[in-house]
Amino acid sequence: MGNQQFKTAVELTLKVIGGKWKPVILCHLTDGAKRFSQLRRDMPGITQKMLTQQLRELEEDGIIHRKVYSQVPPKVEYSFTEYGLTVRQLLDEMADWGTQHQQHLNQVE
Amino acid sequence: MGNQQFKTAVELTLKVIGGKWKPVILCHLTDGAKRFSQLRRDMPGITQKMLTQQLRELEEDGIIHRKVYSQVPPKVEYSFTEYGLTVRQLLDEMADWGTQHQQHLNQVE
DNA sequence: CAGCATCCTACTAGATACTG
DNA sequence: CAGTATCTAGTAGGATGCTG
Repeated sequence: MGNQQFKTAVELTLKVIGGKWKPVILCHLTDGAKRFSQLRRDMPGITQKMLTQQLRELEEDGIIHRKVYSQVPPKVEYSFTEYGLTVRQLLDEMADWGTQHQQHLNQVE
Repeated sequence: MGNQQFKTAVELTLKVIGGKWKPVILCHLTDGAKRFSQLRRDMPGITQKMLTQQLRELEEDGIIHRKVYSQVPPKVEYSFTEYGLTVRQLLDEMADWGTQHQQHLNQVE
């Protein structure tokens, strides 16, 4: 415990699915494949730059797949890769803890 | 899925145990209670300001307990609260995923 | 020893304009 | 539609000095 391996493993996980936007993006992709424009509509707070940036990182980490339809106007769809599905379990557990914590906070008040 | 409740729950979780330092601090506290100075030694990269700040936030969120010994020189020990132990499970799972992901990355190379 | 206060920097994120 | 490029603003985090 308290060892280097454990610590860096957690840090790696947070690097891949942590941060301000990635969890939110991944949540919206649990519905299935979505277009870039649809994701923008789903997340009014995010800028197009941030959305692009975060999607690219998730793609590079092998979590999501970017499917480009060669047509005009352009159409790009994002979806979980098979490998990416392994983080959904983790996201669920993080959501569970968050929900319980919210109730915990309500009790304290 | 993709709903507001799920999304905010994950965000709440990351607010409590996410970020650059909190996971690391919590890892080091899995050994048991530790003094402030011990934690500093365990984490050469962290500044005293950051350590104090993050410990305070973890304390406010009920994850850790701050025990002050009224003596000179001062002695302060930090440890998991009973409630805080619920995040250890989650940290373990995050570490598991991170470890698997590391192996996944090695295979790709 | 365990901090607080202050100042400062570097990076993250947002705004805006433009393009295949 | 789905981006890229550039510039700016905000904030997380760091350095330093002081104190009960």
